[in-house]
Amino acid sequence: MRKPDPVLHEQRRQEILAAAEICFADKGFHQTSMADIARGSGLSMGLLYRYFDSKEELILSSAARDRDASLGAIAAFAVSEQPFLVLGAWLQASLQQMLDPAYARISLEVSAEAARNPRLGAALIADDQAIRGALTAALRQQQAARRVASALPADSAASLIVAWIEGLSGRALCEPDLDSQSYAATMLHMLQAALRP
Amino acid sequence: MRKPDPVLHEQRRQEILAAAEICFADKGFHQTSMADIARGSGLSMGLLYRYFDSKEELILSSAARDRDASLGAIAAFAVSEQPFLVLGAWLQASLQQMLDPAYARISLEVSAEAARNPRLGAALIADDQAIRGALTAALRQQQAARRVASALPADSAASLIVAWIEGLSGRALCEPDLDSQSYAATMLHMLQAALRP
Amino acid sequence: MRKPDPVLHEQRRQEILAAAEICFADKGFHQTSMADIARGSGLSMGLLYRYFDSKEELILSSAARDRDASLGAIAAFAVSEQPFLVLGAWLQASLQQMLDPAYARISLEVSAEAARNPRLGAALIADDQAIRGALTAALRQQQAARRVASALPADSAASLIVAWIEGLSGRALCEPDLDSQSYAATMLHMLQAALRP
Amino acid sequence: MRKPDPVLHEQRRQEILAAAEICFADKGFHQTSMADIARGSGLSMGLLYRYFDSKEELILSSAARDRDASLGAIAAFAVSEQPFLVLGAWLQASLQQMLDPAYARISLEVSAEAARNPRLGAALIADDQAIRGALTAALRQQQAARRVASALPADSAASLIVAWIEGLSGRALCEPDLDSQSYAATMLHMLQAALRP
DNA sequence: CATGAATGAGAGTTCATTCAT
DNA sequence: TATGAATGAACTCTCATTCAT
Repeated sequence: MRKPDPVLHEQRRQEILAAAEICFADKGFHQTSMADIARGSGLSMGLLYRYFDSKEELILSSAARDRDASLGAIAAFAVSEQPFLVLGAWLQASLQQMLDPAYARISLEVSAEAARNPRLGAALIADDQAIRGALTAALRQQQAARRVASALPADSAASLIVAWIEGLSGRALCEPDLDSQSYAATMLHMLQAALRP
Repeated sequence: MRKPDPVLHEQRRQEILAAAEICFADKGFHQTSMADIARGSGLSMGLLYRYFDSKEELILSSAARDRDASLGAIAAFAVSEQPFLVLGAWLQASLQQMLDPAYARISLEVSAEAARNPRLGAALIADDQAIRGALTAALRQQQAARRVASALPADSAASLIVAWIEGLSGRALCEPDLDSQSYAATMLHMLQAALRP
Repeated sequence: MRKPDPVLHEQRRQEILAAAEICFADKGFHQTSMADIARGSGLSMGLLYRYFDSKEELILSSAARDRDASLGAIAAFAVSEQPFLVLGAWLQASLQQMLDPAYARISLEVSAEAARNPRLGAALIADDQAIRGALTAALRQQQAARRVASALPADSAASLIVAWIEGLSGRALCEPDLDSQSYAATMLHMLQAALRP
Repeated sequence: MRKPDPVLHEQRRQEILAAAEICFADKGFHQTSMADIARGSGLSMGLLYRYFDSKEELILSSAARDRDASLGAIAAFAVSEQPFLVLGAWLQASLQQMLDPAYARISLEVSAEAARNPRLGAALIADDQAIRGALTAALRQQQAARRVASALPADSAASLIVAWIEGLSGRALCEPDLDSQSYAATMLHMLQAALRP
């Protein structure tokens, strides 16, 4: 008697998701056909639908995968005794990610789709709140320790930091040969200047 | 025989463009059908095609309209004797615009589409260069006058300022009831701190 | 300026409906593809959808067309001073129709589909009630005039008469070379015997 | 090595058939997928195909099961010394069955499918002939005994009785809360009146 | 005996664009 | 100048059947 293998199943899902993300980055969500994704993952279309119920499910899962990665970092940073260091690390990592054109493309694609797909929009808003919440808490902690200017409203500042990082996706696409090292250095420098008491 | 009236023609183009942008913000570029736009602008489909050769033309024109608005502001700012004031004004205006959900949606839609439509991509890159160029020049001028920290690489800083503004579109969508006044204040405050010598 | 022509539009709808009914009788509702119907009516698939929003709409319209024909007869019969004569005529006509294999097939097809399509089911039930109501009233009138056995419950009798007619569709299919004349004669004879006081 | 157990095999077939009929009544033959039936009978799809070669086989078997039930009754009635009583009993049973909405649905589904599936059509026609043949013979016997009007053509009358019963399936669906007792009484009353000399 | 992964053609529906009027 | 009828390929999703395990 054959039994379904959950490990293989999950692995396949990841493969399909990876193939889908390549297509989405390449041609956009609505320009990618399910046949493209099937071809990209080396499966038949029928089989594809055993792993994902619909095309929408693919975008949702892709967003969820991102969220899980981000929330991992955020969790670490929320419980850290030196959140500022963790912030720096997170910033650095996010920045590197955002400046990768392939990632930037998907990020934009997901955002644009979220603007009209209610399910995806809700998922993204929830993720966003979690991240801003953690960031706000960290900033408040630093303010209490007099390492961040007390005059700054922590919540607005957290939002603006998130905005800044997200805004980098546009840079990745408009400046194909940008120097991500010097971007990172300048950005951290500016950010510290903006936050210091 | 009637002569074509270029004024009427241009006016109609603007009306169509306005209708198209509403649709794009609402449903996205690829989810909007030409029939939707025809209905939205009260014209027949045949007539629509006398004003715009294709659907692509509509996105290109929409992007161009934006560029013209932005470049107007930038031009003022490049020749100003007090570019910093103009920067503030431009920032304020851009921020207000970006925080309008409808505009934010279109902005995202255009960016996402530009990531794979070469014509639109090229147009956007050119606009982007013009804006960054002007901003870089203005920053250099301020550095010479010792009103901006000399240590900052002007070009990276200009890019990052643009990124920051563009990143606000995500905020408009994730935080539907944000207070744009306090955002603007905090952002200007942080930016001045980041730039000052 | 071209204007849409409602007459042509309605005529086309009827043509499409006729083609669809041929296909439905031939292969059944779910075995008929929209491409079949398009081919049958000499139109492209896109055009088909300008006249009917969906495949379901085709079955609904087909049922509605039938209903309109039936209700016409019923209306006459409800207001007649000699409803028994009109009943005879209606019976005769229905019987002829039901014994036509093509009609019988569609009739069965529609009934089977109505058993699970709620919209169609509701439409059919409403039509059915109208017909039974008229029949019941006519029977009651005849009972008052002592031309129909008073002991018969008029509503059950009306239902059973309808059932009898509908049951003929099975005969049309199981007895391909039946003699509809002699069927009609026997049936009327039996019915009169069953109803007479 | 285990020997195949014919009893278990037959029992399983019946279980599958029961599950299939529930699905067919629910969603119709063509809307029911083999996966639905497998799920409904708690078996895997592979196993399903060990008991039935194809989906068509399921409808054929379902029709055959019905036929066997009916022919049992008919056989009793053909050899009875009091066929009229048996007719009454058979009528009563058939009527109860037909007025059950679930049965009515399957009955319609099978009839509609038989109209275009030649194998099923042939099977149904054969069953139908057997039943009408037995009924005709019984009526002739009664006519010889002067208990049925001699003027009635026995074959047409037999056909019409079958039609009447089959027509009840429509009633079951159009009159969800019908009173089957009073239907049965009225129908038997009408039928006796129609047949009596 | 039993499983469920795998196939791929075909379903209903939409849409950018053209063109006879 | 203005209309909207017309096209047909492309889309997402389904399913009867097979077969390696």
